Amino acid sequence: MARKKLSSLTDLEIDIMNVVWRLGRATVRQIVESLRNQRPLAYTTVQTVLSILTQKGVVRYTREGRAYVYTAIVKPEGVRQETIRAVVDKLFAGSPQSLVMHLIESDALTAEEAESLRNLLDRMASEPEASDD
Amino acid sequence: MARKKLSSLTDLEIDIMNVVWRLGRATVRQIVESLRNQRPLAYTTVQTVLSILTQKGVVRYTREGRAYVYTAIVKPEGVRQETIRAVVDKLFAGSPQSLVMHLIESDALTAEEAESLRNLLDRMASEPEASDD
DNA sequence: ATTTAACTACTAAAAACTTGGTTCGCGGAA
DNA sequence: TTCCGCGAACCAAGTTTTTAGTAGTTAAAT
Repeated sequence: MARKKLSSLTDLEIDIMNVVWRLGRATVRQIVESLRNQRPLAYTTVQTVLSILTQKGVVRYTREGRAYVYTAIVKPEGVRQETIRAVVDKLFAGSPQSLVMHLIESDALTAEEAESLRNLLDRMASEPEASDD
Repeated sequence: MARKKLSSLTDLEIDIMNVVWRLGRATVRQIVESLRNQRPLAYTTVQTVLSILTQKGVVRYTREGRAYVYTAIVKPEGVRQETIRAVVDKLFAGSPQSLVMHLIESDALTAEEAESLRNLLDRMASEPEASDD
C-alpha cells in the first residue's frame, strides 16, 4: 500500500538517499559512517528513516547475512525532477526559465559555468532532438 | 528567541507568502479568499500560519481599523535564493550548473525558452555587469 | 554451548507543521 | 443601548519529521 505519493522526501531522507545512491548498496552501519561528519546520527535513527523510506517505496532491502542491505528503487533523477518541479511551481510561477534566469542574475553561476552553459545551449540549438535516453 | 533560522518556509507558508507578495498588503480575510480555489483554508488556519510567519520574521502587521494588515519583510528573491541553494546543495552536488543541465535534458525547458536563455547568456557575455533591475 | 557483538523490531517522544474550534472584544446597526 | 458580526487571541488536536532507547534475535567466536 503506497503510503502517499512517491518521493517528496524530507531533508534527512534526502541525506540518506544520497548515500544510498552513491554507494549503490548500503547497510545502516555504512550510512551512519558516511554521514558521521556531515550529520552525526544514531544507528537507530538511520534505521527508522530507512524503514520510512521503505514504506514510501524509494528503497528496498535484501537480507545479507545478519544485515539488511539497502538499495534505491527510485533514481536520483526522478527525485530531482519532482523536487525541482515543486520549487518551480511554488516559487517561480511554474516557469523553469525564470528559475534559470534567477540563477544567472543572482550570480549563483560562475563566469565559467555560464560560459559552458551557453555552449551547451548553442549545441542544443544546432542539434534539435536528442531523446536517445 | 528566534524560533529557528529565518526562512526555510514550509509549503503552506509559501502559499501564503505568495499572496502577501502579490498583494503587497493583505488581511487574513484577503488571503483566505485568494487561496480559496487553490487551497481552501479556515480563517483561523491562515491566522495561525501568519503568526508563525511573524515569529519567523518574514512578515509584519499593522493594525488598520479592527483588522491586521500584513506585509512582507523578506523579499521573494531572498526566499527563492535560499530555496534554490538548498536544493542545489542537496540534490545537485552544489552545482547550479548541473541543475540547469538537468532542466534542459529533462525537457523542462521548451526550445524557445532555451533559445531566449541562450540570448540572455550571450548578452551577459558581452556586457559584464548589468544591474539594471 | 555459552557468550557476545551486531543488527533488527518495537516503542517513544519532542518539535514542527497543519488544521481549525471557541472565546472575547470592539465597532457599527437597530 | 443592546445586539450582531467581524476579527484577534487563545487553545486543541492530529500528522509528520527527527531523534533515539530498549528488547530481542542471530551469527560468530571461544
